[in-house]
Amino acid sequence: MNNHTPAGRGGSRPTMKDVALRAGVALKTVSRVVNGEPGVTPETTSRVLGAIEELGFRRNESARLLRTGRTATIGFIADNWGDRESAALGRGVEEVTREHGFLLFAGSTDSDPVREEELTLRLCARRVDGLVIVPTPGQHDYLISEIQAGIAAVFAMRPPVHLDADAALVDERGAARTAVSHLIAQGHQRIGYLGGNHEGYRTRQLLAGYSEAMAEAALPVDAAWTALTPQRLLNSAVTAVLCGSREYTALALRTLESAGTSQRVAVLGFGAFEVAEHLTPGVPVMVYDPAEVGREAAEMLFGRLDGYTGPGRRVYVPAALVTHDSAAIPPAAPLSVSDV
Amino acid sequence: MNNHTPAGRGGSRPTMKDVALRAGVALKTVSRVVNGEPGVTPETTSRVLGAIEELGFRRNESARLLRTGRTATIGFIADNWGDRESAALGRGVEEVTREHGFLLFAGSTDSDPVREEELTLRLCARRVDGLVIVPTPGQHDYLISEIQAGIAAVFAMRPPVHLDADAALVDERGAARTAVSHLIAQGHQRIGYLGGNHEGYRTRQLLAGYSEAMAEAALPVDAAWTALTPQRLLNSAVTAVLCGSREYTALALRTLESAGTSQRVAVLGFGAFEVAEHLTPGVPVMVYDPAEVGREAAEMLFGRLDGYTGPGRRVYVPAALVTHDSAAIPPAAPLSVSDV
DNA sequence: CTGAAAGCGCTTACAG
DNA sequence: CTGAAAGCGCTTACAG
Repeated sequence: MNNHTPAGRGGSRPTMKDVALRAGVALKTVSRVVNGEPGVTPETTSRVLGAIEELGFRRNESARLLRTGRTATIGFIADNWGDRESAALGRGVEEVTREHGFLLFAGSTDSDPVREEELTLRLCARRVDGLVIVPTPGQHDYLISEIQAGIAAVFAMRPPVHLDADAALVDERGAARTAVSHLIAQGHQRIGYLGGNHEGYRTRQLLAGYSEAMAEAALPVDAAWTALTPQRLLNSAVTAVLCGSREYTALALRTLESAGTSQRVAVLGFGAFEVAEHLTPGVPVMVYDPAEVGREAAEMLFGRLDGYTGPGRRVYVPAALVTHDSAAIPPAAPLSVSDV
Repeated sequence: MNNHTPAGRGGSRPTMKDVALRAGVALKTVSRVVNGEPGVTPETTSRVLGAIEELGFRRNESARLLRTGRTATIGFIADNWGDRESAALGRGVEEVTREHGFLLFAGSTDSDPVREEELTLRLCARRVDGLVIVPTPGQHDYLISEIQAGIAAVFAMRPPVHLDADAALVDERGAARTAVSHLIAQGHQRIGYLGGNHEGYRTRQLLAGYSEAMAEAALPVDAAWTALTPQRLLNSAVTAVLCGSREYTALALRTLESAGTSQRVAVLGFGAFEVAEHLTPGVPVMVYDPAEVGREAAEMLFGRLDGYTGPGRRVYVPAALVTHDSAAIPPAAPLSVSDV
């Protein structure tokens, strides 16, 4: 790996030195013209400009930045930028990055902590000015020395562990509260939760919101309701279930469908589930904008680069309930749940 | 934009000079140890290693690369990395990039030629070693001088215009031929095409494949069939229609649906359409793997960096027909090829 | 208004 | 085995 020859051919581009030689001026004068610094005769300026044109000179930013001490780059570390959420989040980061005239490095961890550390350290070795990280499960102690060395790091989607840093998150707790309250308003009293393991950040947040909504309505909660599996869902007493992700939403729908229409459990999903609106009846979902999470993360990052040095902050991006039963979106074609 | 202070605080990291001072050796000796060059006493080595440890030194890659002349970076320029296809493509590029120990810059053009040029030039100013570009419509003359200056450029999804460069493409023509032949085999004789404007690269390719398949079956083609609009589709004589994109597939389905079941036109889509398999009846689609396009593009790019200097090449990634009616795909599989 | 020198952090020749 | 010098392409002080 990485044993590529300097340059196929075509090779070296002209440098300021070449331009200076050609224009018959000193290097510094070329620098002045290129940077638009004042105090250069119009004649000299045009002579330099002419040489630049003839030689096809273009300033080497990397060299300039080395002298400057900054790199004007941000690193974005995603789970897997091939998936919808990472991509949208990255897009949000990119927008803010461009507004600030920075360039963006991007990489995926595939949720592997080893790859996260490796990628991060390589980015730090390039001296990126800041990092937006969608953290893998686990700790990030290797980051402490980097942050002390001056690199700004902001977390996205999941908060840092054992570390004081900014984080842009989704308001999962509020979302679950809204979702469960909605189910309660529809008359449900025995409501379940189907999702990932209870140690995960997202499930903890969702369950917190779930509990709040149930308590608010003075409804009792059976421990079994929040420890559902697709299998147990069928034999459960719940009349409605909150699903913790797109995948669990699909799983719940398939499971219920395969059990026949005798099983009537209302499903409410967390996270966009594009098929939801095409089903009959529509499946309500809590949706949020990952790009907004990316934007918020990047804004906090640039806040640090602009001098903010306070303690870690949290920004929560809200999720909204979308009920596809409304006539707002006409179904594209006849569908039955049996197709899920 | 871009008036951020050098470093919040924490500030400067130790350099090789600092390490040399601390270890009581010359700069060059530190360099030898860091690079694992032979000919350093074990004692000296451990003294240097100790200093590195104590100071928390980490080599500045950007500085090293400046001296080296290369940057070990690739730039990826997408339509909009927030969309599914760009994201998957970028993921493919990333995989190959990492295998080669390079880092990846990423940016979106939003299909704006001005932004494409601006982004490209900024990346070139950073002296990236290569570029994978999903080109916006139009020309890319600004690239000629960059390529001559030694930067390798490979196009993805759409070929370059007025430029000799490698390109990784989808075999749209073959896909259309397969699709139309499939419809013909099902008994259709009056087959239409619904897609973008006929000047676009994709539509030209699809129509070429369409024509080949029709000619192969000795079927006549009415010019009106390939100039369909959703509106005209309803009053057309066609019994089947090939749609040029996810969007057109959705449009066709909605249009036919709103017209009621009296209209019976078979729809076959080009491009993954996640809802397709949930419909009754299932909608067959031609799918391809955008990540594979990205991988192929990156492989060609590294081929150039490794010394290949021949003329521009073309690699075509195949598309496969997926008929959701067949039992080939178990219904348990929630979403299709490009992970929806 | 213009330029010669030193330096960013590292590596590449050359000496000892 | 180790080091002093020059240089990558540019900028930052300082002189004239």
